[in-house]
Formats: sequence, structure tokens, C-alpha cells
Amino acid sequence: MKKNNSIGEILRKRREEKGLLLRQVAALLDVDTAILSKIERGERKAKKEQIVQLAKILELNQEDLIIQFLSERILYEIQDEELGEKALKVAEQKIKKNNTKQIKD
Amino acid sequence: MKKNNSIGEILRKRREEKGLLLRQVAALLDVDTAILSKIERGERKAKKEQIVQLAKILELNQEDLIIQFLSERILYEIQDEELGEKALKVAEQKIKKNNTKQIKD
DNA sequence: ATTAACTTGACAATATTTGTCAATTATAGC
DNA sequence: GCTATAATTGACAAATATTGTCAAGTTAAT
Repeated sequence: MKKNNSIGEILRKRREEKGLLLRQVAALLDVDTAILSKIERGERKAKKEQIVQLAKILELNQEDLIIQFLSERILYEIQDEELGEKALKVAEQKIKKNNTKQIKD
Repeated sequence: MKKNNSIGEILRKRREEKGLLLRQVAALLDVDTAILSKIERGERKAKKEQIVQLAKILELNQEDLIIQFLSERILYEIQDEELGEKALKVAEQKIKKNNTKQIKD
């Protein structure tokens, strides 16, 4: 019951499924293979634009990939923060509060 | 029934309660008053270190202030992102999953 | 109108992120 | 063993974002 946890694993798995080389995908992305290699192994973060492109290149669901991407970005922000989980919950509450406010508009 | 929504409002309210000037607090923080002014009005983000110092200077609950600070940082990351709320939820799930994993350690 | 507190915006300094490149390691086929 | 190709690594450079300073401009009270 293995799961794709990180966006990097998702990307690598799909790239290999499609039989593409780092070099090939990197060329389409317009970066050096070194970067894509690092993204796939989680050593570097991708830019959102690159995630969008990768979804297209690898024929992955774009929304799912972006959600994955954003969630990693969020987690990165609160890494090593003891109060991170509480902050996440507060952030959610704030979003919800704003949503209900939108009724006015 | 007014609420303190932003960290800036909290800081300003408390500073005024204590009868302190921007200049005075800024000096303790070791930045120009311009920065503190901007932080209080939400035009700039504070650094975490500054939040910690401000909690001390203004005698505010440090944990609460940090939670507030982190939640704003999180929200900043997903601003303008349609999928932000979903990403937040995914981020929470991931944290929880990691928490239960910790049992092994 | 003078003064003190605060605000604003242009710019500089710093820090972080993103990228390139060359050298190295890994892997597969002779 | 060699040789080829793919991928990884790390040092460095370029680009971007953040944080800060400063001086000029408001605002508000006297």
C-alpha cells in the first residue's frame, strides 16, 4: 500500500511511466536537468508555473497537482514551528470567515 | 463587537494602551519607525524574531501572537489561489499523518 | 504656524530562491 | 573490465523578494 506522498514522487513516477528522460522534460520546462532532478527528489521547490507546465507535459490532473504543490508550500512555511498546526487551523478559520463575509458582495 | 483581526491591529491597539510611541517601540525593536508603522498597518510583514520581541515589549501572550503571525504567513502564501482552502486542508491532513507516525520514534 | 507623531515612497542592503555548469556517480550494454 | 548515457551533486551566479534607511509629506493638537 505505497502512497505518493510528495509532489516529487508523483512527478518522477509519472515521468518514468511515460518513458521520458529528465533531459527531455527539463528541456520542455526550460531548465537544466539538475533542477528537475532536484525537484523530483524534493531537494528544491518548483515554481508554480513549472507545476502547471509539468501537469501538461506529464498529463497529470492540474488541480490536484497544484493543491499538492500549495500544501507543500504551506508546510514549508511552518516547518520546525511548534505552533504550526494551530496556526493552520487559525488560517482555515480566517478563510471560512472571509467566505461567509463574501455574501455582502 | 469589533474584533482584532490582524496582527497589526493587535500590536497597534496594545501599543496605544500602553501609551508608547512608534518611535519608542521601534527603538527597542531596532528598526526605523517607518517599518513598525507599516507592520501595524499591515503593509509589511514582520519577521518572526520581531514578533517575539514585540510580545515581550508589549506584554502580549507570545504563543498567541506567534500563532497569529504564522497564520498570516500561511494565508499570504495562498493569497489569490483558488485552490488555497483545499491546499490548507491537505496540509493539515499531512501534519496529522506525520503526528501519528511519530509513535514509532 | 509650530511641533510631534505618524505615513509614504524611493531607494539600498540583505537574504532567499532559482538557475547554470562541471565534475561525479550510477546503471546498462558490450 | 570499458564505454555510453542518465542522473546526481555541489559550487557558484543570476534573479527575485524581503527588509531596512532616509527624507519628504501628512495629520492632528495646541
